[in-house]
Amino acid sequence: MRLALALEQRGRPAVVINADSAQVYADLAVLSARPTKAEMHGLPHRLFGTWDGAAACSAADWAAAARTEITAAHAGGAVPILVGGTGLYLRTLLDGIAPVPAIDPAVRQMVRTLDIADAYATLQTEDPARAAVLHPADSARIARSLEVVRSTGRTLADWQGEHSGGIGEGVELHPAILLPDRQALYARCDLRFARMVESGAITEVTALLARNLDPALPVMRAIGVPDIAGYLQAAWSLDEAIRRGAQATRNYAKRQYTWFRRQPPGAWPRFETENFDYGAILETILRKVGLT
RNA sequence: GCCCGGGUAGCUCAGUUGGUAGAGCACAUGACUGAAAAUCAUGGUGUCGGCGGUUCGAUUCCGUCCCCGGGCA
Repeated sequence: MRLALALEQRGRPAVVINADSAQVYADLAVLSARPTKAEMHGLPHRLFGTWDGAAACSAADWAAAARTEITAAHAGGAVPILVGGTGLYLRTLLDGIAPVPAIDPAVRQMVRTLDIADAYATLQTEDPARAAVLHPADSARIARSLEVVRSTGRTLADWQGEHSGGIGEGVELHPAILLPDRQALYARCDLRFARMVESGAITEVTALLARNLDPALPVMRAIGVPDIAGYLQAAWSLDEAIRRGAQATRNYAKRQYTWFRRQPPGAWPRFETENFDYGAILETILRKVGLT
């Protein structure tokens, strides 16, 4: 955001593009910490709250939409600024992904009703190589592998031999990874969740529950949703809901930390700071873009 | 003061017919190719409340003291 403003001040229009897998959903404004109208400062923001919670936005769905937005920004002479924390989304955008066609909904449905042991056993017969690589408890990857062989007749590893759709080669990239002090980060997680509850998270979850969506959908599993839902359904107290939500936020922060520290190319600059020195980070990026 | 229950990992607890202990969570580290705020893996947690006694050996049995909860006076 501050980068976008800084660019504007220097005569370079900017477009802020969301790269966060929860901020894409219309149903999650408070709980995904989506920027408010005021926080957008009148600058163009894309892919924030674009998907309805009844749909699941996949990494490839997002990457395709982001590609369109980036092309449009470039066409308009603007600098696209990708913000947010979903590593897989960014990787898909830059490196592309295996061109697996859409999965037959019936297959998807069926695969996901199997219990984990049955699903794993089935995978062992239908795609033994993949089963051998996966841990028998890794429900998400087992389900994905199974739905791919069943629906396409080809194994996931087979598909993954190809990549398509990446734009990494064709763009000038100025990445910045923030790695704040762990204790400070956790303290902010606690504060962040408490503030969400104070500013409408409960109302948001109430509305979401009223939609009676499939509990397996991403919106229903977003941090804070199950925690506050438990409170609304009288399974636990509000204090307990806040405790759980804050804890889930911390656990997630740690996973993000590991992903961004280790997955992106070593050349991407990491900013390990005790205090977020946004000024210094901005300076670095602006210098690289040649605007200082 | 008396009676009962309890004191074991950061937290909640299990357990040891006497051979110095283990689960979940937290925490740490890591994996990650189409629901990724998802999913999963690995790892150490320690005066077993204190002090004495019995014993080759006590966290376990005995005594005593301390602390917490409940009850009775």
